[in-house]
Amino acid sequence: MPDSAFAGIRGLALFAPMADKNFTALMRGAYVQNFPAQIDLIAEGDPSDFLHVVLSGAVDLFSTWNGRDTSLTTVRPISTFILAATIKDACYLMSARTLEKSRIALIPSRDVREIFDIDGNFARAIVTELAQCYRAVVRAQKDLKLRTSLERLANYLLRLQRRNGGAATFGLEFEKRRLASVLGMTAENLSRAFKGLQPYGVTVEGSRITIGNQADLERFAKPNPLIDAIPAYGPA
Amino acid sequence: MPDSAFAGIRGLALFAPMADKNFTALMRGAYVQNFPAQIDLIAEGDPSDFLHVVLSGAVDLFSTWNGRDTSLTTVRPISTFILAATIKDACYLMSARTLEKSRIALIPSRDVREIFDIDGNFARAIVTELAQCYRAVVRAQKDLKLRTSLERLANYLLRLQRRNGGAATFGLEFEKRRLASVLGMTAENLSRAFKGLQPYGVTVEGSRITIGNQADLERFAKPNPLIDAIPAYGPA
DNA sequence: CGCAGCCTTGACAAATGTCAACAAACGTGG
DNA sequence: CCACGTTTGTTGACATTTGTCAAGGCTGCG
Repeated sequence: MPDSAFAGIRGLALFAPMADKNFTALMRGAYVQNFPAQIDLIAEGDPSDFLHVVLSGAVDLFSTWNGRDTSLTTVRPISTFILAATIKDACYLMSARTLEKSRIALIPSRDVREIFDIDGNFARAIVTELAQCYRAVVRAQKDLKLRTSLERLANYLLRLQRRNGGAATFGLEFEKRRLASVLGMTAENLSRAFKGLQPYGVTVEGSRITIGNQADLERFAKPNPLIDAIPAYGPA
Repeated sequence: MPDSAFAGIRGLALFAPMADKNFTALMRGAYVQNFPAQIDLIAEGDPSDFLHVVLSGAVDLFSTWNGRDTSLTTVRPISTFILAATIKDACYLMSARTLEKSRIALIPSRDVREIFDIDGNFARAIVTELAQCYRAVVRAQKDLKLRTSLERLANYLLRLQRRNGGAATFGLEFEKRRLASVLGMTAENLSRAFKGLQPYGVTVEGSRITIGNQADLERFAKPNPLIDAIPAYGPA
């Protein structure tokens, strides 16, 4: 287990404040693994044996019911996922699969809970992380319930633009099919939604998006900080 | 400030594990207030000055955007709400209003954060609470994205039935208009959805629901523990 | 070149929202 | 206790949104 692999983890807000001794203990049972793209990491309903930390690549959190499935969020480096299940010693509510070739650290859930019980700093860091995750899901919920799919797409593009530094042209972060699922619509609908944004100055060439008229698009999208806040890291 | 008013609070999983001294300190700045029905308690976007604890009555958490509004959840005694905002010292993401005459304890957020920093037991209790809230929202999100409104209603009725002890007949917990909003549909649609469940043995008389054919309804609803778990207390 | 995967398009169907009218339930004041 | 007005729920007709299915285009790669 190369220590260097854990350096990135130690730097995370989640692990930075904890005592050295406890971090070392946590890492003793942990290991880092490389996965190719499109690999199932966990299945919803399974017991949460490991806290996962995405070191590089990207992971899709999704869920299935009655033959349908939906992407709930994407986890990007460096952040953790299924923290809540780990803490509660409960089963996963979401499945996870790699979107790209990914490097992932696996920390035994039992160890996390153990250290959590004895290290107050770690416990406090977990609170902060969980509160952030909670607020991210609440925002997503508001997005879903208060907006039409066209409005969701428009606001998504504005958020993505901001994350990319604000330039008028930028690229989508993943396949349109998955984007559609994240936004809560079908792929066909997303195609039409893109065309539906043309009147507001949005042009699409493959995965390249250009916002030709910022003011027009914003007037339509009506972005709101209470829904569209930029997450510090990807929500987990 | 009657100590008796705080007895119920002390018994909450959130406050039970903390040191007496710290609990006393927390309650020093707290106060309990009675509110009539339909009173706005907080507005989304406001800074989170107080952690709220519903002692009796019921509180609706809702949100508004662009002239639309939606109920996200209902908080019932005894539980807290806006814990995440309090911890992160961030603004509220949801508004809150009383549904009925309610008794609510208000604990200064600054005190909560202060005690949180020095009492590891309290910090751990908060983690557990937040993890539960997080999982509740994730479940709600899956419900929304994976099910049609008819399926959501069917599963909601099954959950409500279970919470009421499993009898075939039981009452709705609030107005149909609000139920519709919680389920993510319009009031008119809810009316039709109730009729749409008649073929599966559901009858409605005012707010009285009867599930005439349990097996039939469950075959249609396909309830799933990863979406429809019964919250220990109401989600907050 | 030709297959495979992703995206788009069109025609259509189903789900959901909107508006208007009405009915039923409730609370209040006479 | 009744009459009234307000609120809540229901219904019908219709518009909009969204999903489904099938076909075809584009692209990348063997």
